[in-house]
Amino acid sequence: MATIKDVARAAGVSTATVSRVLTDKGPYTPETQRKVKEAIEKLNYQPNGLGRYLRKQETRTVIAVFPDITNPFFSQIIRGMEDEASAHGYTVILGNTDNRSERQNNYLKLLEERRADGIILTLARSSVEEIDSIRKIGPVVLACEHFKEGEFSSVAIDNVAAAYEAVSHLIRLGHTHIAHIEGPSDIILSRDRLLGYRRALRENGIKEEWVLQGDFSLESGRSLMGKLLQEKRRPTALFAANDKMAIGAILEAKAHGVKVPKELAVVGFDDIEMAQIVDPPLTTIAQPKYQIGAEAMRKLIAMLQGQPDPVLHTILPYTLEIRQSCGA
Amino acid sequence: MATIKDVARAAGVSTATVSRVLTDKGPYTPETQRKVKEAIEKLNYQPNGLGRYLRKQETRTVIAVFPDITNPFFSQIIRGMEDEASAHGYTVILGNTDNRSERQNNYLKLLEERRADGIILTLARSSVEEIDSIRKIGPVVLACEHFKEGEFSSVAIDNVAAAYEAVSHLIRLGHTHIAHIEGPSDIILSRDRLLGYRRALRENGIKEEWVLQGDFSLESGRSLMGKLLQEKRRPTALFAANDKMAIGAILEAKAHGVKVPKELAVVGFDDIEMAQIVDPPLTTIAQPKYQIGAEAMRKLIAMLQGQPDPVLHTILPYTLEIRQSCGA
DNA sequence: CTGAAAGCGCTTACAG
DNA sequence: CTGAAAGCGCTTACAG
Repeated sequence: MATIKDVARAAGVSTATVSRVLTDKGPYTPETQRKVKEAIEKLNYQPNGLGRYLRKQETRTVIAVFPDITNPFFSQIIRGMEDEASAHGYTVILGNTDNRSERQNNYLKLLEERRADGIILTLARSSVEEIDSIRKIGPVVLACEHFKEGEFSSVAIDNVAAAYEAVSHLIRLGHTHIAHIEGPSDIILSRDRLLGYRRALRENGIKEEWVLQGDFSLESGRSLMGKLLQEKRRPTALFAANDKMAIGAILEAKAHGVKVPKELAVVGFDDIEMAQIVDPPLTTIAQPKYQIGAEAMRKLIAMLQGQPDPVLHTILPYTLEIRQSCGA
Repeated sequence: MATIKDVARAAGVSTATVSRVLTDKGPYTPETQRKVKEAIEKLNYQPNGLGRYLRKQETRTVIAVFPDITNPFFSQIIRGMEDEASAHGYTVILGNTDNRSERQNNYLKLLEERRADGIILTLARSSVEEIDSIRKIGPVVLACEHFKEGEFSSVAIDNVAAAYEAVSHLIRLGHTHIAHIEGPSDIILSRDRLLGYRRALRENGIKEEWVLQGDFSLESGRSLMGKLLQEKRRPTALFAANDKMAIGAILEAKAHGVKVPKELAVVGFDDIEMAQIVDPPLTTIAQPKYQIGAEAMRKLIAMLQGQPDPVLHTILPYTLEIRQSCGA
């Protein structure tokens, strides 16, 4: 690999001059520019980022970490992040933790090592103490959930209110036996959605009878529905903390001859593509995914540029998408 | 942020000694180690990766680039890559190109800047010249498709043979009017799957009547099926270059009252999760996804360590998953 | 407009 | 076992 020294030698100038041409600032004559560009061309030179960023003390790169990056729910979120980042000259690198905290730590380490300027976490799988220690590592923004117990910048819908609305929809349709399949309880938004479910039941004088814990996978929705079907008393409605588990539940119910929505009404959360494909199409909470991603990135970049957003928790609107999984 | 100098000062030693303790090699007394570790602890010191890797001339980081990272098809591939990488002490950062070549170039630039040691491309969207010039940038492995026109290391199934088998399955079931929805033709595996389709038709004396081009999205499968349904002559079977398009086609056909598989048999490619959820469940080609990812990473790391795999194109086995979308 | 020099934060031969 | 020094590849005040 050619270095800046090689280019300087080939162009007959100093490395300082090459650098000026390279960074396109500092004065130089057209003739100097020509010579340097020629040398760069000839040597097929590409500046070494490690040297450059070590000197500049910034990388113009940010990391976005996901628990399961291939969940199509994140598709538009990533798009929003990338569009916003590239508009400001930042590159996004993506991290996938597979729901494993050591993997999350791997990416946090990249930030600690200063190989990126900031980080966005979607669904921090962390205790209050852990999440607070993350803040000390560097600039962080939380996406898809709010962490209210600290000075933690975040962008998300109001998960409590959205869950409340989803369950209220079932109650309005006449249901009084409503089960909930929650997400892993070390994830903030799981707890928030459970909270919204409970609030809706309580305000309507409905007893909480079934709360089962899944892991957001289709398979867990399937097997937990299997369990519910074996009970003597069965729910007439189900609110699942995400679409995949809702869809798993529908498939399992149908496999057991239970009619959806006639014998079991189902509401999901996220509005992934599959929600429209399952039969019957799933009623669910839709989030402004693209905007969540873009907004989280905007907030992070604002922090990096020393002008942090005065709004700590950015709350975006959600909508209830009514399809056929709850009946008319 | 504390630097190695701060630690050296606090511990009353030289930076060289701190570095020795840090990298856990070079000799030092237990007492020295203790002092240094204490200082590191006290200052909450974390070595700067830019400095370290600039000096060491390697980053132990590799980039894996995907055209659409949230396509669930890539889920297991990523897992395979990450497991293999972390077994060798490498960190994987993921890139998403959204099918845009400038985005692909962004990630290639990270390699050029030496901020990563190597790169894996899945579905290179490149002409022969472009893809060859990529090789000059640094160590590259191609995953999910083979590029036969150059010295390009790759890991994939035999896409031609797999497509041939998928179409042969339809022919064995008695179909002679078989349409194909192909992928974007600048993607190698699209061309390979088209090739397999054509070979199967030719060897069975069947005329090629409908080849439409999609973009791998559900939506494109839907709209192209819509077009097919408006033709005077209609196919009795369809081979789509991926599952998403196959599923889109099924949904559209059903929406027009066409019975699947009775009036239209459909075969897809990839065996994504959705393939089992659509009604009827989709017959499709399954690839050893995890193994593709792990094998591609193994090959890349072997290159980085100066012991390149003597096998240029690693060909892995596929299977035809027979479900209900083609009838009995 | 240009170059020599310093320095970003590390690691590692070289001496002692 | 330890430190002083060189150097990885850049950029940028400082002089001229």
